[in-house]
Amino acid sequence: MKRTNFRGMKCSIAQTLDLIGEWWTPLILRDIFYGVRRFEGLLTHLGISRNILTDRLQTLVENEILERRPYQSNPERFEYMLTERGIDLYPILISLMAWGDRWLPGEEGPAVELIHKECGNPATPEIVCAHCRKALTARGVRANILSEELSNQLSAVRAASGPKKK
Amino acid sequence: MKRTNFRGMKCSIAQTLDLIGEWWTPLILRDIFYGVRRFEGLLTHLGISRNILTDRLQTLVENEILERRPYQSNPERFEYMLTERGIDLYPILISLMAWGDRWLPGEEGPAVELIHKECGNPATPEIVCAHCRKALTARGVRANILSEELSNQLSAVRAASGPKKK
DNA sequence: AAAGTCGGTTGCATAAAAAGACTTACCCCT
DNA sequence: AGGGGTAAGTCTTTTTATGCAACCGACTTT
Repeated sequence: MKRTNFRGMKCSIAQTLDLIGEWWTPLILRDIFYGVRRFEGLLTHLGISRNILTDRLQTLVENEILERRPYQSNPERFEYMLTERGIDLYPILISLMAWGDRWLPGEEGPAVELIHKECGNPATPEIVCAHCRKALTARGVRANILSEELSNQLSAVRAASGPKKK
Repeated sequence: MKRTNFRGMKCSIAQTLDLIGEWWTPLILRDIFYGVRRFEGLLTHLGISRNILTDRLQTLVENEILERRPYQSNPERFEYMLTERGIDLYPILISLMAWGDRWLPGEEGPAVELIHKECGNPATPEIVCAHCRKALTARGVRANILSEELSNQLSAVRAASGPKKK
């Protein structure tokens, strides 16, 4: 059947994934961050098939993550640029990269190194609390469930052990 | 045909996505972070179908992101716990959430608020350079391509405008 | 005039997702 | 002893999604 979409879910993670969680999409974005902006460029560098690339670019444009703009006429040719929303996806890609660099080290080490322009050093990304600027880890955070609905669902499902009580 | 896998790509983003980039997988992880650890719990909370859940949990266990461990015998029942590698995926989920909170605000606002235990404040996640602890943005970073192969590919494909030169 | 480039569209074969029925193995209640 | 429930899956069928390759149109280059 049709793949379930996550649009209706009241969860920012789900809704974000609905826009950029399809197969290939994050890699397309990665390449655009690298400066590959044209159809043929993405095609050859990614090794994706043409119809899928067409489809993914279209959804990204529809969702205003990319902007499709002509760079010449006669014949008309287009390139895909990141919008402000798109540029703001960078932390997601960086986090994916950081995890891979840490937990999936190949023989040759990482293929890409990020240099932080401001300080000149190789940048190891770290997530911090914007307020106190200290590390933000799974263990150091308490999730405060604001939606009553979600809260009820979770407590029902978290406690699900043993027979149902009356 | 079979979906292309990203395992062979020399890119940490691609390899990480190969493990956790399938449809549903990040949401499964989200729920496990919320404390939903059992098959039936995930099933009812996510609304995923049983066969897909089985498949995804298996790949996550194979890749040592989750650990499947019995919590009772007679009959044997299992729960899925995050390993150290799994817990370290948290920044990825947080970045997804932060983007959604920022760019896809629903009528009711975010459903979940993160409280940073250390400082007691609602935690807005921010990515910083571990070295100088200042913000790490797409524009503030220079990607240093270490792999010669990748570097050649990119320059070929980035410059792809106009006719090929001899 | 022939060949190449770019940005697609179309058609076909196969793999993956969804829904739901079924299975195994136990527990509780009467 | 029989009926109902729980938990964690497996199996089958139907519908999509993905991949591959061929094709197209409007140009440019050789």
